Amino acid sequence: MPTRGGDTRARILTASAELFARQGYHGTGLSELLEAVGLGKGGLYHHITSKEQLLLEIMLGPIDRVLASSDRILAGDADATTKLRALGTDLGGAMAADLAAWTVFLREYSALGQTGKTQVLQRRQDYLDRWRRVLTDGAAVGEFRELDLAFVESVLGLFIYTFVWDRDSSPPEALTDSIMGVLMHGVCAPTRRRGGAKRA
Amino acid sequence: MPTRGGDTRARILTASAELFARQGYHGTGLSELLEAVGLGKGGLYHHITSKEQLLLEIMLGPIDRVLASSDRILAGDADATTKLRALGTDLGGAMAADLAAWTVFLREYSALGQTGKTQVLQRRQDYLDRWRRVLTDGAAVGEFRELDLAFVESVLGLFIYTFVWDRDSSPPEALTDSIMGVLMHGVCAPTRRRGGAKRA
DNA sequence: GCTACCCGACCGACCGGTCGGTCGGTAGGG
DNA sequence: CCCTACCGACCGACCGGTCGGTCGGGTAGC
Repeated sequence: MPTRGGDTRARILTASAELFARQGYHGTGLSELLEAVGLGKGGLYHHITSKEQLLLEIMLGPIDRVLASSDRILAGDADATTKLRALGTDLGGAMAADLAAWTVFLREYSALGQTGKTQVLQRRQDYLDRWRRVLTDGAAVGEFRELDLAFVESVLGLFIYTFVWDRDSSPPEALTDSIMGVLMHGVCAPTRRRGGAKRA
Repeated sequence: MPTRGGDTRARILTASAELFARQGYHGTGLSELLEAVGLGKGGLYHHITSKEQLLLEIMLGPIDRVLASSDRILAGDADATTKLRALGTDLGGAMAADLAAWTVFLREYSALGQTGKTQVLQRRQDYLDRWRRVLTDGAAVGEFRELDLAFVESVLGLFIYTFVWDRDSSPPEALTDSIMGVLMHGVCAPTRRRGGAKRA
């Protein structure tokens, strides 16, 4: 069965994402890629232009998807709390659905060339700006505390590390809930002003 | 000035940590290492046994340090809130002091051989167990909420990603405060039961 | 004080192997 | 007859690692 349509390319993308996630970009040789995809060198290079271009494609996929859905979320007229929860649910779902590519996205930034870095960095900033916007909007109307938003830099890391290291023991929804629970309310017991002193 | 004592080895450690952090382990060749350290191949291999062993050493350094200080923190008789804050401050300080090695620790797990993986994994679990213990102890006495602790898997990622991506714009103490603020209290405005409904 | 020797630090040519990538070719459906 | 999909021999560069050797300070013998 020759000519199976354009799905050879998709097979290349998913197989290489998995390999890159497991062994790293530089740690994965063409030969392993070839075996996983079931092609010879010539066949592979018929579909891709270079290994690095392949990496870039793997990394842009997931971020572009959440970027698109975050726009949809921000466009709605829900309150900030609801939007924040939606961002989290969406991000958790996206990671669960495409864990390998996300792992690559988070680990292999430094393996990109200069133009690739610029593109990924731009997407990253755009996406985190969505989170920042919801957070500052929510703070403006009193839904959220006034926050130093430095921690937003790690939202992606926060999610992906939980997913990567805990993947087998909990369903993705539980992981997302765990993360969002802390993000929304922290670990401290609510209200109950303990002692009051303690300062600092 | 020949024979400068054992500091050549230290120079190798810090230089390679920086290189591995910037370009990845597999992305860094011996030749770059050589140039950074200012040695020839023979000289380098006089001090190390293999590149992979060097990687392992870089990765065990930081985790062993916070592991040791976390023991000191847990041994005290402060309340859970204070201990948690101490863990965060200690971790943030350790990362700020040794950012390169921490970056390697978080990114290059997959470049390790089997025995290296086992050692690092063990340390990682030990350390996160300290956090879990403080969290569950605090929950038992009512200082903290009852929590699904899945998110603890990402405490290391949470910190390091903030530090790596935000390193130049804020001092380390501010980053730690930002992270610990969210970790302790979340983003939601305190007390004030807004609407009450909203369920979810 | 001088010589003889030793040893640790370091050098760089060299090893086999693997890297990412190219290219001339071909099978087969339109 | 051409075009898409694919093959695998082959390329030079570079990989991590080894090895025979150099060099200079420390020290023991006299």
